[in-house]
Formats: sequence, C-alpha cells, structure tokens
Amino acid sequence: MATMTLRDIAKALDLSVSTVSKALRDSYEIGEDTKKRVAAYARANHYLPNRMAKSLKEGKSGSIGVVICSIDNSFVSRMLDGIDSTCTQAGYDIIIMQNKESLAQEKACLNQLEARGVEGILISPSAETVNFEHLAALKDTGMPIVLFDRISEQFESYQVGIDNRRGAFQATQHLIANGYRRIALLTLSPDVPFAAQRREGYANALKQHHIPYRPAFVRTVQAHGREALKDSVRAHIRALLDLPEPPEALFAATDQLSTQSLAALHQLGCQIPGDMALIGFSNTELADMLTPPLSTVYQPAFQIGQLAAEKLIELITGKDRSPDYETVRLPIRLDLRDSSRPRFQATV
Amino acid sequence: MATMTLRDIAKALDLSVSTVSKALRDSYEIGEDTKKRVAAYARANHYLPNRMAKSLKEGKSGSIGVVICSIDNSFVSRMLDGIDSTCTQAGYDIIIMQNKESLAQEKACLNQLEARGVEGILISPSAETVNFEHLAALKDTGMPIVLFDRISEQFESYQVGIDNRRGAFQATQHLIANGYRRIALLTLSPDVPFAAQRREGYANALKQHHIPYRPAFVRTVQAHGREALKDSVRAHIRALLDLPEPPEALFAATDQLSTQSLAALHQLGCQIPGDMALIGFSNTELADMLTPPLSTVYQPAFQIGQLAAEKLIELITGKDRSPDYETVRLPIRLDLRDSSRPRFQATV
DNA sequence: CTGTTAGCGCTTTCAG
DNA sequence: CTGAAAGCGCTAACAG
Repeated sequence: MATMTLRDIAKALDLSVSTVSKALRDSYEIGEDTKKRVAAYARANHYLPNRMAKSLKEGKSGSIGVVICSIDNSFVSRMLDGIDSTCTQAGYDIIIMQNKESLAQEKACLNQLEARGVEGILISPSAETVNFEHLAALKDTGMPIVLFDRISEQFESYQVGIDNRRGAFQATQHLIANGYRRIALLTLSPDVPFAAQRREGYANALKQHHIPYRPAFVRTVQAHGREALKDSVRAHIRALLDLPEPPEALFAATDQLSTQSLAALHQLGCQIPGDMALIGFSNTELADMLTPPLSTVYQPAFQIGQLAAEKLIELITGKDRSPDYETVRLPIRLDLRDSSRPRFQATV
Repeated sequence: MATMTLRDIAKALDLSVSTVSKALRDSYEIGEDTKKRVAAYARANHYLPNRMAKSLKEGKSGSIGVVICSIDNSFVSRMLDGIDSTCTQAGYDIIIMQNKESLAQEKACLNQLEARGVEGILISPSAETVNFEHLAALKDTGMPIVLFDRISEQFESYQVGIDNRRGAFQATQHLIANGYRRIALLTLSPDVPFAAQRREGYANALKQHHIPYRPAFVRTVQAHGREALKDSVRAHIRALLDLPEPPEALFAATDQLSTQSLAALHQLGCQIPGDMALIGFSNTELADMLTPPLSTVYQPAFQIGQLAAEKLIELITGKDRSPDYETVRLPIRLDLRDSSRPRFQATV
C-alpha cells in the first residue's frame, strides 16, 4: 500500500502499463470506458504519479530554483510570495536556497539546483557577488536565468528590480527639499551593484542641488550576519554623530540598514528627526507605527517577484522570442512620514 | 555540452558506466589510478550527477517538504530559516509550499510533496485544519511527519511548538498583575487547536484571579487574507471600544493580530496603554521601536524550526527508535514594554 | 483502441 | 579490479 505505480493499477485492471498511462493523461487513443475504469481505480486507491520518474523521462523537473540572500527577511519573503504565486499557478514548484550573502554558498546553491534539474533559476545575488562569471557560465549552458531585486548592469540577462539610482535620488532630494543639507548615507560596498547605483543616486541629488559630497558622510557597512550588522550600524552612526560637524539627516540604503539605524539612533539617545532625520529603504508594514513613523522608499516586492517569475516562465516555455535582454525597473514609492519631516518645523 | 552523464564520461575514458559510477563514489573495488582519471575528467568537465535519476533509482529524493500558511510572515520565515539551516547541514533540501490558510490547498500541497517523493514532511497546519485525517492517512502510508508551531492534541505525532496555554496564561496574568481587570482577547476560532489552547490559557488566568469571563470581551477573527484580516481586526476593536463598559486591556493571540491591533488602535485614536493596554504574540524585532514599544510573547521561532527538522531527520534516518510520540513545548519569553505598563502609573 | 518496446541516468547485483 | 545487465516509474514511438 506504500506507493502505487502504474504497473499496480495495470495489473489490477488487466491492462498494459502504457494503456493506463495514456488513459490517465486522457489520450485520444483510449476508449471512454477504459478511461473511466482507470480513473476510478486510480482515485479509489489514491494513485499519485511519481514525479521523479516523469521528470527523469521527460528531462523536465517542473521546478524552478530560487536563490536569495536569506529567507528571514520581510522584503525577501514578500518577493518569494510573489514568485510562488505565479509559479504555483503555472504548475511549477520552487526550490528556495539561501546564499547567506556568501559567493561560495551561492555557487553551491546553483550547483544543487542544476543537479536537481530545475528548469530555470531566479536569483538575487549575494552581496559578495561582484562578478557574474558563474552565472554567465550557467546561462551559457542553456539554463534560463532571471535576476531579480539585485540587478546588475555588468551581466547580460533578463532582470527585474527597481530603478535604484532614481529611488536613491528621490529619497535624497526629499531630504534636501525638507531643508537638510548635511546628509549622510549608510550603505553597502560599492562593489555590490545595486548599492553602487543607490550611491550614485545619492551623489547625483547632492550635486544637482550644489551640495558638496563629503566622503566622511558616506558610511559603508561590510558586515552581513544579523548581529555583526547591528554592531556595525551602531558603530557607523556613532562615528557620524562624533564628527565635528555631524550630519543632520541620514539616508539608509537598505531594508536592514534602515531598521537597524532607527534602533541605533534610539539607543544613542538621538532625537529623530530633531537631531537626525531619517529615511530608509524599507518595506515593513510597521513603518507607520514606529517611533517616529519612518519615511521609506517602498519597493513593490510582491510584484518584483511576480514579474521575475513570469519572465522566467516565458523563457522556459519558449514564449519569449525577443533577441535582446530586458531590464524591467519598477517604480518605487516614497512613503513620507515623520522621521524626515521638514527641518525647523514645529513638532506636532 | 548541455548536461554530461555518466555515459559521456565512460565513453571519453573508454570505461564502462558502472566503473565510472563506482569510481565517483569511491568504491573499494576500483583501482586508484582509475578513480583519479575519472575524478579529474569529471571535475574538468563540470560533471553533476543527475539527482532525479539517483532519486528514482534509490527511491529517495533527498528532499523534505515544508507546508506553512504563508511565507510572507516574519515569524514563519524565521522558522523556515531554522528548518533550512538544519536540513541543509544534513544534506536535504526543502520544498516549501503555502496553504494560505486553506485546507483544500493544504491537501494539494501534501499531494504535490508526496508525488515529488519527499522523504518527510514538516507541517504547520492551516487555520482551517480542524481535523487531521488527511495527515493521519499520509502518516499511515509511512511518511514521516512532524507538526511544528501549530501543534494539536488531536493528532498523534511528533510535534514541536510552544506551550500555548502557558504562554497565554502568562500574558494575561501579566496584565492582571499590572492592574488591569477588564481584559479582552482577540484570537482565532477555537476550532484552530493552538487558538483554543491560548484561549484556555487566557480563561485560566482570569479564573485563577477571580475575574469574570465575559464573552463580549472575547473576539474571534475569522478572516485570513491580508486586507480582510486588517478590516476584521479594526471592526472587532471598534466593537470593543463601543461596549458600554469597554475593556482596559487587550491580549492579541497571534503575530498578525498583534500588529494589526496596534495599527487599528492608532487609527481609532486610542491611547496605549492609557485607553487600552496591549500585549501580543509577536516576533517582530521592531517591537522596541513601535509606538508605544509593544509588549510581546516571544516565541523561539528559529529554534522551533531547527528542532522540528532535527526530529524529522531522525525519523527519516531511523535514528528514532522510541515507540511513543513526543511533543516538545519550548518556553516562550515575555518581553514586557510600555504597551502594557501598569495601570495608573504616571507616563514617563 | 490497446500492447510491446525502448530508454531517461543512475545504482547495483552478478559475472568475468 | 572492471564490465554487462537489470530495473527504479514513467512516456513515447511503433506495432498490432
């Protein structure tokens, strides 16, 4: 009773295996009555086709690999939800692997997925991934790949994310519009493509408003682990506050960085936005309820996941006939709240 | 160059397929030099064993199925991280499926996973899952199953979660200790096992302190979708506030319910804890930074995931020889903050 | 309309 | 020490 196979049901019904197979797949070359008998027996005995066998035979696994930095991240899990929703609908299931911001791990994930026979890969590269040779090699193998979230201009492929330059530009410009001129940036290494793009957006906004770019105001967080990152953020913020002329506002260029900045500022007894205004990339639904309500650059996470998955499925099923690669940049939304309220405005 | 098989390498090295297979698995019956040649060629040509074939042959897939309500939930994703960490270490990979709180979906997930040949299943049942026949049937098939998070006393199996009764008891008792007597409960239907347990804990605490149980104070949220849930929470809270004698404190018995309650109370212009104290089940790292800082019943999510996965792997590998089922109930931690600060105490 | 056959890539007896 | 052969469960020609 363990697992029922086509042969079992063929034997029971005194048919051949292939007849049963075809009957189950509703082939035109099988008689109605036979189909019914087979279907009835299968249902009654809870027959489940063995997908490993089917996959092996057909050379298709019906699954899609997804590589992300960490599943324990609200922004990421929102994207995963989007990915899952379109994949499930299309009949694919997904195998999720975490690179934990390590290039070595990322390669291991990719190998696993390839060995598993996934039909395509959705990947948001690790923070250590500064070149894309391993992905290029995989792509040359014929594996459909779509980059999402952490997109890169160095790598030719389909990509879905946001316009990082523009998002960072808008956030910085918003601070400027609200009267801040000494604006710090907390971000990741410029080796990380999306971080470099956000850095540019920040710099461009300053430039456009004739505000000098001060290297001391641009802080690069290298740490990745949960605790290490927390400590690093705190150290950077303390360093900013200790500057002879400290900044009046901070733009945190990452989801994690934003919430950790808020925490660190609290811990250091810093008034927001009185002592330091704050805006960050963040998708937390709790932004409204934070102290103070946190201004955020909101990314359409679910939609990014959906679109990336749709694109990948087009590639897999060969619906995509276009010769060129395409990068979809979804618009961000600026959710302005108290943490970046205009300078010198009376507190409500 | 697409995918290299054992046959390809056998042909290239003028060996037989079985020799190559054995060489790669370092069999004692293969000569050292042959092994080296094979290994070298395999590495040089980026040979990856086809896991579908291996799985089919061995009847083992090397994968574990995980069913959760929704991946887009910080508590869940934390547990998933725990699961993934132990599974990856043990060489299993995981296939995650969402039931979206629907029993029908849950069954579909289970079928999928079974067909995929997973070697065991970790499941946190949907809110609609009030009986466990489908799980029992699957278990009788020989499929190792471990319930996590949403554990049930109706279903005999290995389970890992928290002591819901005790957690709810402690939370309620804390409110009582802080001077609140009119305490409302916002929870899910008692048909949901863990919700029933929390309800009991709440009731027991009241009873032990000779506080009457008022049905009007116990609100059951039926909705599940993101928006529907939000609306439902708001409606319930409004109803509570509109009572002739409204409650002074609220205990929200779920992660989602807690944050939505906070949001709703804000929206309705209610002071916390002045007009209504609040404590909730929640794992958000942002609790400290909410307005006001939110008192929470903190569950060791990562550890729940880890333990459940460890147990499952023991079952799969047959290390578990104990005849009886076991339910591990991890202790919760009460993180007390301002939202449930003592009644009549001066605001800081 | 139904059955026979071959084979997906791999592991595993069983012979050489 | 190496190879030939069978078979995991399924599908897809190709025959009947």
